[in-house]
Amino acid sequence: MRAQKKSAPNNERLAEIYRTAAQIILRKGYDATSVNDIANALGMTKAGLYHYINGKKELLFDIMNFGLWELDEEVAAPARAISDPAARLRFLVGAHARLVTRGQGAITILVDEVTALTPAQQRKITQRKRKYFDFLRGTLDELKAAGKMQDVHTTAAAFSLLGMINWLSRWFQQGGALDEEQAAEQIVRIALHGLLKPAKLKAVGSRQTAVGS
Amino acid sequence: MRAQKKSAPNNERLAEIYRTAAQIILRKGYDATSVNDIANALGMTKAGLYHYINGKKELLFDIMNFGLWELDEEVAAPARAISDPAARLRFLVGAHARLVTRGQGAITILVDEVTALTPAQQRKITQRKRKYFDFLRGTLDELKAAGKMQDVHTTAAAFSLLGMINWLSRWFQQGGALDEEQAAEQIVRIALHGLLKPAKLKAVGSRQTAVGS
DNA sequence: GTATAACTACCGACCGGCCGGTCGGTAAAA
DNA sequence: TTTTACCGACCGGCCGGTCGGTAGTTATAC
Repeated sequence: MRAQKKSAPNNERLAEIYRTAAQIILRKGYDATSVNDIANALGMTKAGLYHYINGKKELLFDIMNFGLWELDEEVAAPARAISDPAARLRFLVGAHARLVTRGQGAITILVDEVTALTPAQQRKITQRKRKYFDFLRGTLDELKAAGKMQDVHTTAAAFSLLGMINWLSRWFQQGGALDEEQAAEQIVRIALHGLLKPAKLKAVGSRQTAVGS
Repeated sequence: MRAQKKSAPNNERLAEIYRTAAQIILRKGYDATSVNDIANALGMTKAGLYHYINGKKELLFDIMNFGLWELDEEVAAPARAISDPAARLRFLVGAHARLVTRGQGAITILVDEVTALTPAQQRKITQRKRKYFDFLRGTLDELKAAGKMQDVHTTAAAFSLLGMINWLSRWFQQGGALDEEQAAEQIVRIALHGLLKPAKLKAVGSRQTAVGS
């Protein structure tokens, strides 16, 4: 049997289809996006597009898996190699945020549309998301065990992290006051140190450089 | 003999329609929700529902305005009465988060679906959202001017706050490990103090002043 | 006190249109 | 000759929305 689904030779065009579809769906939402919309954006007809895909749901499913694969490749996998939990957390947040601001990887956000999938597809996606979430929370647990964390619930903290990061896709825009790197750095700072200066303490040694405002 | 039910004038029923519709739309998304879905959930037919509403879009618009009104009543208005910016920020975050966890107010999240509206409606909603956002960021600006804030961009910070709070609706569930109040308190802590303990210094006495309400 | 007009709260049946999806091609490349 | 990459035409179904009712509840008129 030949690999029919995994990695086909017509990879190039298929990847372009995923990327284009992801952008449109990200902007308009899955249900509001018709297969025609996607086909037109690619300069083809709906029937032509169906040469590549097996259905609207399956397209969404594939895109989500692609997004999660990207997340694993660029964020989770490198993070696993970092043994210090504080450094790992910093990397996780920064790299994930960068993946979102860099736009292309905004695909990850599509994970929101999980309800549009069949139950079986939903289960698979949820499982993969869960694995990433557990990794993130595990890092927080390590930090807590080492006495390096504030007194907060690690599950709530992990979700809050994801909330901040995922929300980036709604407000970040190319050419705005912050570039991709700066925006990601802001998220890291807010997540790790919060908004307020620690109680009565002043300057802990080195002043950080401002980004703006 | 079962006139137990109060005669519901127009407003009562309309409010019920808004509440029911909001819950369904929140769960399934605007486009995936048909007018029939909403009507059935209310125990009527689509034609019957159209006796109360002028169209699907207008229903969404009304619900959004209701959500924003709630946000203003329960969060922004009381916050305006707090002069100390740190106390005000703490209240804003906590009250807004509580509005989300208490579920009913989750309506606010519908603001996401803004793209489904007509341009004119969109403008109005965006304007109201903008007003709230400016108030939030303004509080951060005050804090910064007073030297009480970490070195972060206030716009990015305000959006991150909203991200954390709005994300609550996706993971918080009644009967989970955290109750409504606890979840909101976690958000406040993470937002204000971050995840990591401040650098190398510890214990500055036990100043855990609980400002605000 | 009753006739009746006016109004409220719905419903069944229906409409045009777009949706996801199919099918039988075709034209060029391999 | 087969395969690849597409297209035009078409389909059943559900969508938002309309319309002409109707049963029940007041409001008014005598």
